[in-house]
Amino acid sequence: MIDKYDAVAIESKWQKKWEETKIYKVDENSPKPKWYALTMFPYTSGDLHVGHWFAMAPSDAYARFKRMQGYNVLHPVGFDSFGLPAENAAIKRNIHPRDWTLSNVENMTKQLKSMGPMYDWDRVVVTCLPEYYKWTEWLFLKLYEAGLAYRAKAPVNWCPQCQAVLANEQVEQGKCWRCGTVTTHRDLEQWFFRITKYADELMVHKDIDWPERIKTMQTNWVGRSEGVEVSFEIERKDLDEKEIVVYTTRPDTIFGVSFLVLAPENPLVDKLTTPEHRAEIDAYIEKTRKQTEIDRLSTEKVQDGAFTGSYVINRLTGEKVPVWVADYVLNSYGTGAVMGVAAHDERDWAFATRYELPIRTVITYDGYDPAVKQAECHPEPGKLINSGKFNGMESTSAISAIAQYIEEQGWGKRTVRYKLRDWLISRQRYWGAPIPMIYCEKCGIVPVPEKDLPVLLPDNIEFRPTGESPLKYCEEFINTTCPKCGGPGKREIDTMDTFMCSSWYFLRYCDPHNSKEAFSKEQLKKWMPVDIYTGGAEHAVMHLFYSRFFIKALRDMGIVDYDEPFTRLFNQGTVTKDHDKMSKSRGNVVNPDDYVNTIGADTVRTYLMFLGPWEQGGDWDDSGIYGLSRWLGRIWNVALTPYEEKAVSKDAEADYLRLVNKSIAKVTGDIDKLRFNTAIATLMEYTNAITKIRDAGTVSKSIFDTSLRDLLLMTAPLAPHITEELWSRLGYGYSIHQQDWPTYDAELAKDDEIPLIIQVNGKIRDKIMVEPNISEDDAILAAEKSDKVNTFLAGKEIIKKIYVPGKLLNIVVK
RNA sequence: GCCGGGAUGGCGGAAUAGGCAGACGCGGCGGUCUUAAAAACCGCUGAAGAAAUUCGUGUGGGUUCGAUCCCCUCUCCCGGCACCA
Repeated sequence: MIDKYDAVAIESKWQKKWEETKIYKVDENSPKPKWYALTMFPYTSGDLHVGHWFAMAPSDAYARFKRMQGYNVLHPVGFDSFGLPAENAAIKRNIHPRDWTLSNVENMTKQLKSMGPMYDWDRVVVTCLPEYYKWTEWLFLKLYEAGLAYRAKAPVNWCPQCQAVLANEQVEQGKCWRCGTVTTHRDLEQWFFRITKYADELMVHKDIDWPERIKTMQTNWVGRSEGVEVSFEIERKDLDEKEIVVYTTRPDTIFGVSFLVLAPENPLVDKLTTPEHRAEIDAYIEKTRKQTEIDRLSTEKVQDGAFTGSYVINRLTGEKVPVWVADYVLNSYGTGAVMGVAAHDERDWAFATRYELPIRTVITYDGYDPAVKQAECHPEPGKLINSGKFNGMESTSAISAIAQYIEEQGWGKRTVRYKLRDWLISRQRYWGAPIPMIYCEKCGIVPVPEKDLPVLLPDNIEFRPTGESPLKYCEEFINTTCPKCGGPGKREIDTMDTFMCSSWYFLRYCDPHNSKEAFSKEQLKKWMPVDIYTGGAEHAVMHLFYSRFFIKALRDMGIVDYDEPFTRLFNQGTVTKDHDKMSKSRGNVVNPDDYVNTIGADTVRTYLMFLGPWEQGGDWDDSGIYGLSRWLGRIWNVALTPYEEKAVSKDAEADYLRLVNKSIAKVTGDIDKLRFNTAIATLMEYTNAITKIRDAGTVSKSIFDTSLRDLLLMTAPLAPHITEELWSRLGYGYSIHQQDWPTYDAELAKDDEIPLIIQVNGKIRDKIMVEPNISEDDAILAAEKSDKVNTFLAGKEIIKKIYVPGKLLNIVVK
């Protein structure tokens, strides 16, 4: 009598043994080829939820698979642990953010260990510890030295809830990415990283295997556009400014300009406003200032604006056009001024219609009739009219022709614009890496010398948010001496955006204990770039984008010699409950611990992988999980039941070996493609087959034993505990996780007979067993022997026969 | 509005260089075991039909000997972007 499969007992036993014997310790001197399997590290939010498991369990299985395939695998783990959630939670509970965060690290470590992953726990990286953030500060200094970090006053996104600024990437549809509060703008002096320097390079994803979706999102985020800056002469001569420069991608429509529009924040507005229009303009500006980003960007909103009273001259036509102010023009893009061509631009059309500004057609369109007033906007290309010497030209070619003409006349120049803005990294909060900069009255901004790093976060501090950094009130922190002149200096009080910490953690994983450098060149060379990076898609224009920027910057500093950090990117889907996103407010959060503590981690792991394709995610269903538990139970039973040969036959052995070898090929291919669901389906079929063979006893004991061994080996990456237990009970040496992945014999996998499908007029009428390489003539002969087929051929004329070798024969009749 | 992805049994999903639709699992039904139940195991399970057979991969059309797969149309769902001139 075999004992019952007791997952919980087995799992804790092996987790302990793995830790004691350090079988997952990374060997830096291994001669095997390296494989860097990276999973996005978790934020120290408190508890590990089922979403973490969905991210971690399959990636762990894949790393284990690679290890069994002979790679020296680096599959590290760490904790993203600076940032606002920790600070907010600490305020709520009245404890220090450090204590809160570190207790979460401890708790999450325990939870992660219960999953049975192959992490090397000696290489854990925690971003909020000085041994890590010392090097975050160092990287800031390197970027500063390279001219990629600068301080500037600019209108920045402000979250009133978080009491801190946000980078553009962190504002989603006018709301804070973290708390969903509608953001506002503030003019503040802040630190920026010059990510725009790499705009062109960040747009392209050369030689990397990333999902199309993420690449498109990043490319759109950079938002490159080619256009022309054209100047319009200001009619009034009483101003210092003589012209207004606009940016346009449609110079082909320039003969149709009937007004100009300035953004409300454009400094020219004040100067161009005439006394008669002063009151109206001021009222309009005041109104737009009060608007939130949401209102301003709303597509439902009517286009509104106000007339400045001033005019400019369109140099191409010599015409005088009015200058308006409207908030549909953004000051942060282009020149903060656009030309209004109502006939061929939707927004200009709406604006002109509202204020009854002239509409002039300069491109013909379907149904164009000069005698009839244009009834709707036509932005599509066509032939030019009313455009002087460019009349008759196709608008597509007129774009460059007119651009060239403008350049020749000295009225403007062709230029490239991007939507991408520099990355704002200052945060007015406590729980982040200090920005290692000192302000000296005599010397100005002075970087902290490398030898003085890290600038430590003071412990004893009141960190309630006030809109200013809490560090401002910490005398012992703020007061220092200027490294240059030795006089009194004051430290930078803002801390860095947490995305700064997570933009390089994968480099630290390569050399986590280095106390002399952020990482050694040798270790970086050994492991980087990352072979496969798995995680959620929500970081498309944040973390993934910033990390690419970092690598490009480090490359230009000569620190690394490749262009991209992540060779392959894979985004897993999300796990839902009853097809809803899991959330505390819905009360539908699945706690993995409940299942791990009852039916076991192996079941939870395999269930999550069986749920559906990894990239699609899936719906957690309590009853579905027992299917996996049963499957593991069947493996348990088949492995521990003694095998008896009963009626061994060569035919049965050949059939069985065919199935075994086919299965090995299929499972290997599926796991390699991260298709765990079909890999498990195949292993289930394999299990069913081996169970039947055990009962029938029709193969030799050695064939049975080898097939059982292969089943355990292939299941090992997915369910590491039960397979280790069975491996040990069957008398194989410790550990199954240090074995080679099984190989298959293509000869043995070959079929000796295949079903040939016989169709009549494309409908299946019979299936006959034939040898795999049967000729067309023999196939036809065989088909003619089938009564089923003949029924459908009777009295019909055969028109043609289509034969697909090894698959089917289709007889077309009339 | 624009871009991207998707729609297959009661459910999650298999299967596409165009060639057996529904693998595998869940659920359901029936059975074995049991005093009984649970668990476990075995069998059946797309629809209609007594059967032969017919119908069936969101809608309508097309290409083809043959379409879940390719082309066009429409509907719905999910994700992203959204006044970028």
